[in-house]
Amino acid sequence: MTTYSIGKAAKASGCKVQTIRYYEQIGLVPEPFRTEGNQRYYRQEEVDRIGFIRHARALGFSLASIKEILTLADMPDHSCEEADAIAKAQIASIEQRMAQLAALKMELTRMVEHCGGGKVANCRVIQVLADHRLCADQHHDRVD
Amino acid sequence: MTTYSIGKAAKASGCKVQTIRYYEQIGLVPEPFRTEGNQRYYRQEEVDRIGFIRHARALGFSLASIKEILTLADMPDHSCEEADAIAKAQIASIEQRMAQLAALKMELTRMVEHCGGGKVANCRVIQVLADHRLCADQHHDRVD
DNA sequence: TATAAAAGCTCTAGTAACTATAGCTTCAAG
DNA sequence: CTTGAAGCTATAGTTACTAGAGCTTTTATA
Repeated sequence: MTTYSIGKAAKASGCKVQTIRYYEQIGLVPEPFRTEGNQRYYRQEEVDRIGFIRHARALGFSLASIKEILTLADMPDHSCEEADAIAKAQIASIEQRMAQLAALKMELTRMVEHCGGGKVANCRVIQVLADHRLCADQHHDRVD
Repeated sequence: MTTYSIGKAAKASGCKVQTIRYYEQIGLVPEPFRTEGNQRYYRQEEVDRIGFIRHARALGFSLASIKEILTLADMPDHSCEEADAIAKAQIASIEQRMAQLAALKMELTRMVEHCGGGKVANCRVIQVLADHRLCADQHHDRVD
């Protein structure tokens, strides 16, 4: 049976060493076994769990959602509706972000296209940023 | 000449009161005048500056970029190349984020479409998240 | 087997960009 | 003149890590 030092586990899962320790700290991965010298070692199962987290993060899930899904995953007889709902919510928020980004890109592009490369006093980029009314789409809400 | 209390300035600019105070704290807006009772008051000029920041944030600029642009904007004879470059970099990063989101959405959609609504043990959502190899696109890099 | 480098350990603080709270003071309306 | 809204400061919390200091353990090589 293979075991992994934290460094090996990091390489195998794609997470950084500190990130794994952080996940342990916040209770997302259980405390692993330790060697006599107090160093962590992981079994395949745990490395997989870390990889799961890594993958879900790459898909844009929050650690809170991941925690929910992991809790569900520990109950194999449970209906998977909730996991499905979490994933669907994720899709919806991605769609929203995409639409916002598309609008922002349009405004920025218009802004840059009109910059003649002159002096700051006449700079279109700065003018547009200074006057919200010059922009076509209203974006009153936050974007991150 | 109109002046604004911080609350009025917040309403006029679209920023929250605490956010304005925060911007002052980090040196993005200058310390305003105070009334005898030690309350901040702003002139139109300052409210405009806050509005500029708000608008640029809504367009996805970081506070660091905004600081650069504001510094530039204070030098009207300066060439506007740098402002242009900052805006172009912003467009490039938006394009990148959009491409990533599109890929993520595809994977999530595939994941959800195959969820038959059964038990967690067979849940496609969880399976896909658990096994990175099941996904079509390799996303080894971070997305936020 | 000795030693040195690499990897690991804990604890703390820093990052971005706010947001929220507590406990107080000032202002504006009736 | 009183009361309630708005303002003040200072501090801590948020998310998801990342980086550093100052140690100890492991591993590889001579």
